[in-house]
Amino acid sequence: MSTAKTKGPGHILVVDDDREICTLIGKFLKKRDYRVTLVGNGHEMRRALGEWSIDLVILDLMLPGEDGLQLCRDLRARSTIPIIMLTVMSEETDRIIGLEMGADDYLAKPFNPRELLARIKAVLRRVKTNADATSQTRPRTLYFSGWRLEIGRRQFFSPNGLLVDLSGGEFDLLVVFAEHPQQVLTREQLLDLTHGRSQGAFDRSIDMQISRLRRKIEISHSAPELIMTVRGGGYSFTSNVSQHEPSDP
Amino acid sequence: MSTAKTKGPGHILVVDDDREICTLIGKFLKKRDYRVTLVGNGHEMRRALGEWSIDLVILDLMLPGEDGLQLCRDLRARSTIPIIMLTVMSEETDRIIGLEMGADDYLAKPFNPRELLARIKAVLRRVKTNADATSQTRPRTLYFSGWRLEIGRRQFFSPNGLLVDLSGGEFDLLVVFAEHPQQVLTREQLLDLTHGRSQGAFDRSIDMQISRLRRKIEISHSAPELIMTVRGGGYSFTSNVSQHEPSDP
DNA sequence: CCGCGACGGTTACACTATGTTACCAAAAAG
DNA sequence: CTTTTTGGTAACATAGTGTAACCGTCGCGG
Repeated sequence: MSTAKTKGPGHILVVDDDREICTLIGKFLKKRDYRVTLVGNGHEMRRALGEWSIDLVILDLMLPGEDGLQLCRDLRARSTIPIIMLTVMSEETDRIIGLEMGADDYLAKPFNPRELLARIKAVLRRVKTNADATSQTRPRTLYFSGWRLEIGRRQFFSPNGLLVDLSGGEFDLLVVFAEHPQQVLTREQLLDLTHGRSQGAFDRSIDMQISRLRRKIEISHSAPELIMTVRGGGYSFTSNVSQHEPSDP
Repeated sequence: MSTAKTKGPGHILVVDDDREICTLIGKFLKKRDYRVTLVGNGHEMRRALGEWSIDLVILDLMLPGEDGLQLCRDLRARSTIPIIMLTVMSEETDRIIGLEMGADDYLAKPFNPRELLARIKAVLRRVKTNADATSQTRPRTLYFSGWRLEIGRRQFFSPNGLLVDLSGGEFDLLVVFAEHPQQVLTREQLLDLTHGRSQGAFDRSIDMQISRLRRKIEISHSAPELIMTVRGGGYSFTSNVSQHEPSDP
């Protein structure tokens, strides 16, 4: 998997086993200031979706040993992320388009990059237009080590039930950690998942946020228990995160 | 202009000066239970749009004496109605520009009717998916954190049942928040949803409205609980909004 | 065991976004 | 037409966040 470090109008995940097409799309979109992540199969796709903040998926229908249609349905079943399918130009195309697999748009290979861009923009435009009314918000609350994190109302409570005063950025960071427990997150991932932005070489802003966050949630100042540093790797949230309130001990 | 009065999956407006193509499309779609209206130029198109409830427009880019691209752009500027363009096979540029102008798909002439049908279905399906979420009728009374917001009557009651005196703009803003709970709304969105206008770069009027609204509905003046600011993002209404009066505590 | 280099934690500071007060113009009320 | 209310702009106060710099610590090789 390769990830380009570009800020811009969105982060696009390209799922295609064809190196050449990947490179082509990647270069083209990067030039247009999109952030691009390239993967070659369904497994990598799922991983990338967990690791990055993806705005749109471009999915090849023909992946070796996999069913693109099924991938698309799975994806749609679990999220509302926009999908553009790449299909082979043939008579089959029409039938595929007719299938209700839930993609937002389709494009036959070989294609003109400008057309891809136009369709990307169109899909993102439609999504944006509908973003207002669409959002069905479930009250998501996460629990860990006695703490309670209410994501929807952006509030965080300590084990003794007191509201903890976190700044917006600190809260976002904590949410990302709680949603990715027990795995190492690089600074770049953290930056992407919190701000949707990519980092320059010497960006230490995440370190600062970590430091400030720790000051407010770590009991022991010298031995962090919730957010552990992984030297050379990033940070890892060590606690067990549950979606339900633990039974009182 | 000729209109076929058939009930069915949708009402399609075909804009093409070529009699033969019109007839072809018309017959084909009518056979599939679509309602079809055929017109030959931009003027008739606008009239038809005013007279009927059109679900989708099929627009020929090559109309005598008119610019199909311009028509497409005008259409898109005024509504979100789905558009499928008909283009000449050789003019790839036109197709792309069309997509950039806001068309939802295109089809090169000459085309296979089945292909047209597939694309019509695909486009309508996309729109329908979106529309479902959009078109729920909004309840006129909302409850949150003990407060009661009667949208129709434009009255707002505090937890102790007293009428709160809000100005018109403050009320509008509160309604927007209550209808989009637990999600971050940018200043631009707020301005658009309240006044239907877009903002200049340094517009702080929303900040003022927020400040004034907070003064009237926030208990703690220093730590807002209902309207939380998201630095760099906008504001978020944190409360759980219910359509029904909560059971008495 | 010591020293070096890289990495990460922290402090200080600059900058930017936001909150708020004061003031004024436009709109509504009378 | 006068009074009142509302909403917007300007200006200042304040909190949040990124950058730079300094230092401590960890790993590693000598």
